[in-house]
Amino acid sequence: MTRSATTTGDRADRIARRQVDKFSERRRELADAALQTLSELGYARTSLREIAQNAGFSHGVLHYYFHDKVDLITYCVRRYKAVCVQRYDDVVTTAATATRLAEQFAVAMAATLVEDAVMHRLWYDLRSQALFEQSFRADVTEIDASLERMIERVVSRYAELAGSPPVCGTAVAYAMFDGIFQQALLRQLSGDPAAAADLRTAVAEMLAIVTGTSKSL
Amino acid sequence: MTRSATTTGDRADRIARRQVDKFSERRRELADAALQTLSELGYARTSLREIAQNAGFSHGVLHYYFHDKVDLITYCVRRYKAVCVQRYDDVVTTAATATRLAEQFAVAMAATLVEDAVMHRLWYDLRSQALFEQSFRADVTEIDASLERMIERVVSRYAELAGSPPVCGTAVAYAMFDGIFQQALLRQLSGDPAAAADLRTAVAEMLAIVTGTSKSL
DNA sequence: AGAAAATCTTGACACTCGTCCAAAATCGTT
DNA sequence: AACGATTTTGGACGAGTGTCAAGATTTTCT
Repeated sequence: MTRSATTTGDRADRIARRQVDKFSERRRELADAALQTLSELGYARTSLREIAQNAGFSHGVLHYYFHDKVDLITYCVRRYKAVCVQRYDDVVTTAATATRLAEQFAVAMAATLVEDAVMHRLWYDLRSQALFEQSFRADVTEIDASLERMIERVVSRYAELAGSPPVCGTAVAYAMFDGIFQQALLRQLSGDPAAAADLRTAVAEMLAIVTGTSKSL
Repeated sequence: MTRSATTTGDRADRIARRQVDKFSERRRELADAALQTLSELGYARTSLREIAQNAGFSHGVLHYYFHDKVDLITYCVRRYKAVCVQRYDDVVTTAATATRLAEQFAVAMAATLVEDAVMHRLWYDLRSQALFEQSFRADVTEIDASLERMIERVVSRYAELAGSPPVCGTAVAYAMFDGIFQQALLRQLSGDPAAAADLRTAVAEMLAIVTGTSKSL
């Protein structure tokens, strides 16, 4: 039944809405459990049964809330983005000097490298899957774009504070930060204790580099 | 039977050697077929039967030449490296000026982006798998290191020609180039016709950036 | 040519997978 | 309490997986 447009206080309307809410609430719950399992095992080794079990449900329930596996994974990727941008939104919105901004941003990246390592791992896994499975590409590209905007805000603010305009476009800047983060993640997950610290210094250096305010080695 | 150390002309020695050669030759052949299939389907969707079929053998033969699936994949990754460094070794060893070097290197990267897209796709897939499967990490890290050395040669040569030392370490430089290449690959495989051209300009710009010889935007 | 060693095929095994569905359980309303 | 709708269960299905071993085939050596 589609939602009535006549009266806002319509009873059937309230019921339908409540059902929709419950439905999508459980969808989110299951997707979060799926994200948890995916981040632990990776895309290639995660089964629907494993996800349902970790969520405390039987395996059949997933097809009640999701059309098929691709539908579930796609929803998970979108959910990941929500978590992701929220995490970065808390990071560095105000900083007095360029140096302080670089410092705080670098610390934040190093922190999420350690704390959310398995989630980032999942992101890179899914982005790789998008190279093969066309179904994922739209969502992956959208998340990439939102991360790029995040980098763009940081870089342009830094450039403003430093009084020196960026030497490259935001796409390139994002790709660069993404590259060093990915490298740091592999080191972190391999147990390299210096991974976070090295990322911190690399990020700070990089901000100087992309604004052309760095010193030669 | 282990190889005799007494006489170089030993007959049993010759036989053993020939057998070893044939054995490892077929191993390589099967691994190449596996690489072909892997690059098309990706790690998650490639089965041993599929590989064997594409190689023109029955599925049982793989366990004659490889201990198990991990053994095969690991061997494939190593093989990929051999192909990879060979490809890059042909690239830009001599260039008169910094500008020319940047130009040639950028063209070469853009070319391999188009021609060997599916192979690069496999590389990023396997590197992501290494984040989950510990068995792959050693090989992946080794390949990463060899690619880093390649970047290091290019950057340091460029810096020499430009008369301006690099503004960051080789690890960061490699991560940056890797990042933009990965981004370009996603665009290329998504059918973006401007992917290669944009990569070419980005690579050339980047060489200037890492040596601090670039102009502000 | 015949024996021995290698290579390869074939079928089977014990799983796991995604998907579907009928029945059971739970919930909300009357 | 009782009914209808929603939600959940758990089994079944067919397809596909990696692995293994026994037998057929081919190659190699004497």
